[in-house]
Amino acid sequence: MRLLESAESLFASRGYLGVTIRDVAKASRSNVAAAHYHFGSKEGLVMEMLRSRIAPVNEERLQMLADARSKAEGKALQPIEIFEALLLPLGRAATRGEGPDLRFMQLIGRSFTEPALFMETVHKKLFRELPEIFMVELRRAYPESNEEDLYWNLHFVVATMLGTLAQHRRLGLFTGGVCDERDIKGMIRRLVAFATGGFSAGMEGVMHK
Amino acid sequence: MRLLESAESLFASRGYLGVTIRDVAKASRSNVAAAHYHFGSKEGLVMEMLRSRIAPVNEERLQMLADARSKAEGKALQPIEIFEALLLPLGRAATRGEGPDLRFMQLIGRSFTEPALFMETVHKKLFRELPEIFMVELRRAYPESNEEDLYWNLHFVVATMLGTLAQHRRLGLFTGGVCDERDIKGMIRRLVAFATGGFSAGMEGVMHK
DNA sequence: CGTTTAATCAAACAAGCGTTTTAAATGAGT
DNA sequence: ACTCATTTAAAACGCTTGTTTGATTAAACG
Repeated sequence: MRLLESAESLFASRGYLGVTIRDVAKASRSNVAAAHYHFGSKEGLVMEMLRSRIAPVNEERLQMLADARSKAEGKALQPIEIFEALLLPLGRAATRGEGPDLRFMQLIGRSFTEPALFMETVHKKLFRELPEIFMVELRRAYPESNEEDLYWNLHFVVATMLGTLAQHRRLGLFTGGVCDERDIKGMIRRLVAFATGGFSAGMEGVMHK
Repeated sequence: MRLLESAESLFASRGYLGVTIRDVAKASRSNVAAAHYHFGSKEGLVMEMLRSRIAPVNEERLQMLADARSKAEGKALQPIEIFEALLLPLGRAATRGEGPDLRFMQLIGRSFTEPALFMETVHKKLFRELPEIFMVELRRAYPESNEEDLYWNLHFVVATMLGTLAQHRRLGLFTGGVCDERDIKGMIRRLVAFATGGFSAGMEGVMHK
């Protein structure tokens, strides 16, 4: 459906209120009535677009976690394995086509910073079970830690991931061209190292305080 | 000016396009013409509001960096000192009043994720010199590192900070009430530990690859 | 006090918004 | 060839938007 593709591209760069269904219709060489016919409303169009892009990534995250767990044969996972399950599927989704899909990363970041009320509904549907599943693995990896420390630092990991996606388009300007924003694989590799190191430092740093 | 306070509160929670100057006027018990009389346009109002809130934080960041540098007597700063200069002023600005100012943190996060075009202008004005000043200190702290690694990991630190601010309002829901979002001082302390650990792990992790 | 400048307010303006209506085109099954 | 459900297209409908206008009040000053 061409409407969904245009909606993705426009929403990623301009946000929900910054895009009109007339924009989407024009970009997909369609018309405003078609959007309402197929999706019922502007909200319906954006919800379906987000679901179709985000759900596969979350399924792959769960699959990676399941694979690692079955390979670990009952032992606790390494923190880096847990965070790779969170982050690598993002990189794969953004490098599936021929060129790097910077738009996709902007889309994920945007979906978390969008102030529109109905986005809360989208998140409850798409990310309902995910945090708790990751917490199960983190509890096993840090058996003597308390819940609060684990939650705070997982929160920081997620914030790092989302902030990186949201700020990605500024990377070139911010670094004066030193860092290449099209190198998504390199970015994800660095991000895994940063997140794992931050998490472990956060878990240790709090203890002797 | 009551208009600026109402604009801050509304912009923080709804974003630029989500707020009308009629909303701002009504919240400040004023009217739409007054906003145009004093600020020229909706953009002018939001720009002035952002400048008046962000500029003091950046001045304090530079002051903290200068203090640390003069105390170091020519030696390189510790990474944690550099990141404290970046993060502690945020916490102070959000705990100046009696209660924790969650709105202020939302505002900073929002200002970086807002898709409106004129926000680029705001950023160029308010954050022009800041990245390079922090890079100077990081180069001295990691003298044998290359520019690309330093930039990437500073980018992650900034992304962590902004992502944390932007996601802050979800903390309670995300953690099922385990983490207290009103504990800003605790959050900043944890954030410093996470960012410092992530940066150092990122700088090491890349080397033997 | 009188005059000038600054600030406030209600009303109006043109443009753009999401949505609905109505009608025409399309296409598979008989 | 005809039927009927699906899809596309254009136009219109309320409503809200940022901005401007013109008139009225408040403040400042010699």
